[in-house]
Amino acid sequence: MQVKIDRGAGIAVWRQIAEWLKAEIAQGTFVTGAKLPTESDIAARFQVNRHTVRRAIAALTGEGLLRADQGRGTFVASTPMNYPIGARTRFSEIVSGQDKTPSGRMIGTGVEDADALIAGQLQMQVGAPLLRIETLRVVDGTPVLVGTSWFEQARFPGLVAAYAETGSFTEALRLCGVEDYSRRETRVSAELVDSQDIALLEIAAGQPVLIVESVNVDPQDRPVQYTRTRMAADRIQLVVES
Amino acid sequence: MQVKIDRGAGIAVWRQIAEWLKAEIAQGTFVTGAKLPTESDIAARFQVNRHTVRRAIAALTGEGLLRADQGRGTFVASTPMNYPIGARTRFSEIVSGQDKTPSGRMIGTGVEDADALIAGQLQMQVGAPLLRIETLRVVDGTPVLVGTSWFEQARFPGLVAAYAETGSFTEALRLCGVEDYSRRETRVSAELVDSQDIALLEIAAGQPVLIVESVNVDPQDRPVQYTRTRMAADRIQLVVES
DNA sequence: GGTAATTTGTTCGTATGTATC
DNA sequence: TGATACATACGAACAAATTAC
Repeated sequence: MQVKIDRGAGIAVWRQIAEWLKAEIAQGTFVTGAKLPTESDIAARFQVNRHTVRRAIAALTGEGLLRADQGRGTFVASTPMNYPIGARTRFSEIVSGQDKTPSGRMIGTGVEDADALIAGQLQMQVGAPLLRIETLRVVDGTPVLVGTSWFEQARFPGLVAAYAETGSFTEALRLCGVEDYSRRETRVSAELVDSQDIALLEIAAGQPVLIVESVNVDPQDRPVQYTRTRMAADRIQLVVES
Repeated sequence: MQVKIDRGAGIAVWRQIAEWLKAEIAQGTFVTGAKLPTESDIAARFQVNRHTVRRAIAALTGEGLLRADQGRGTFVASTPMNYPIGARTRFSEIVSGQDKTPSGRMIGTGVEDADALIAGQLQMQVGAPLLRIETLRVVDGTPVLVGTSWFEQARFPGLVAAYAETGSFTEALRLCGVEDYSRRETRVSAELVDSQDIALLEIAAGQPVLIVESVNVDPQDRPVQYTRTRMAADRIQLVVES
């Protein structure tokens, strides 16, 4: 691709090279795991010093896009996974559809009283008992999201056991009499990762996470599940089709 | 609302109070600008020491949700604004629909050559000239998002002038012959705010921003506009209906 | 298995452009 | 205008890790 470096144009040379690299990766020239040209080759290609290339690579390493191994080379660390959001958002289907291997495990359950926020979302009484299930979702061995889901306990007494057995909310809810469900509303925000999720998601303190809150409803449009998901922002990209 | 404090349950009391406050604000009990009960009243309500309440308020102040003024009281600083995402996403319509006052200003324009990423999104040749327009959008006096939009220059030579005059992409594109447009795809991720946007969005370094990338298409489904928006994560919440 | 070649990492120094007071 | 600080860019040499032969 023909890209020239604009000197004295108000944009630092190292930044222009970083942008070029980013565009090449986004365009698919370098896929996840691919080895980049050596620093010297890139420097020769743009007729700049190797330090300048190193600065560009350092910037993208900081973003988690590249990984440089001494003696081996520089590699594309992670093209963020696309995560479409729609009425039929199902983690395992999304991941399998992108030639990746999904897995997950339940990391905790509990019973608690509904606060105003969750009671409103699930259309139940404040203070009524709730089931809480926390799950960690992993793609190709890398943790990508942690989800906390709440259900009305009175309606799904056997849900925790069913989920523990099947490992799938879709299956567990079917065993509890919910034939199908769909996503009604999704709210997206961003926060800094908290200390618990640092360990679970294996990301550094001070990095951002996407917060996705959603409500699933049964075919009668009755709320079934309220979920708050924290996603490693450097490993996932939400896609909203419209 | 009946909420009890669970002592010795692994969750610090101050955190439980902070969560309660957050839920009340999210639920709408306290709207933006509302004065909270005094620290003493909250302390009495939960039968905890005032220091415990202060710790909860300090945590939410750090998140930018509350603002405590000595001698006056504690106030809700910012209920995050809802920002629906769909085919007809228009900033001013969204803001006006929530009883808030939108404004904005153009903070820069330029001409640059299309890199691989943007050329692909706009279906044009790499290296062809692009118009770039940067805008700052403000709600009730508070900056909420910065957007950078790119257009094919050959197709819309008079766009910058039209936008400067009308202050609206919808109007400016109409003057350039695009009767209507709709949003085709929206990609959402999160990053840490960069040094430029710190000043524009008036947020602290190290805070997260939502990155929203979108493509607008004309009625013939031809790409017209590619936009990359950075939103202050503590002031906005994306809502995806499905 | 040993050695040379390759590639990234580190540390000097020098020069220039830019922003601020 | 000058002084100062800081970021940017280049150059040379060497260290450390990995790979290839």
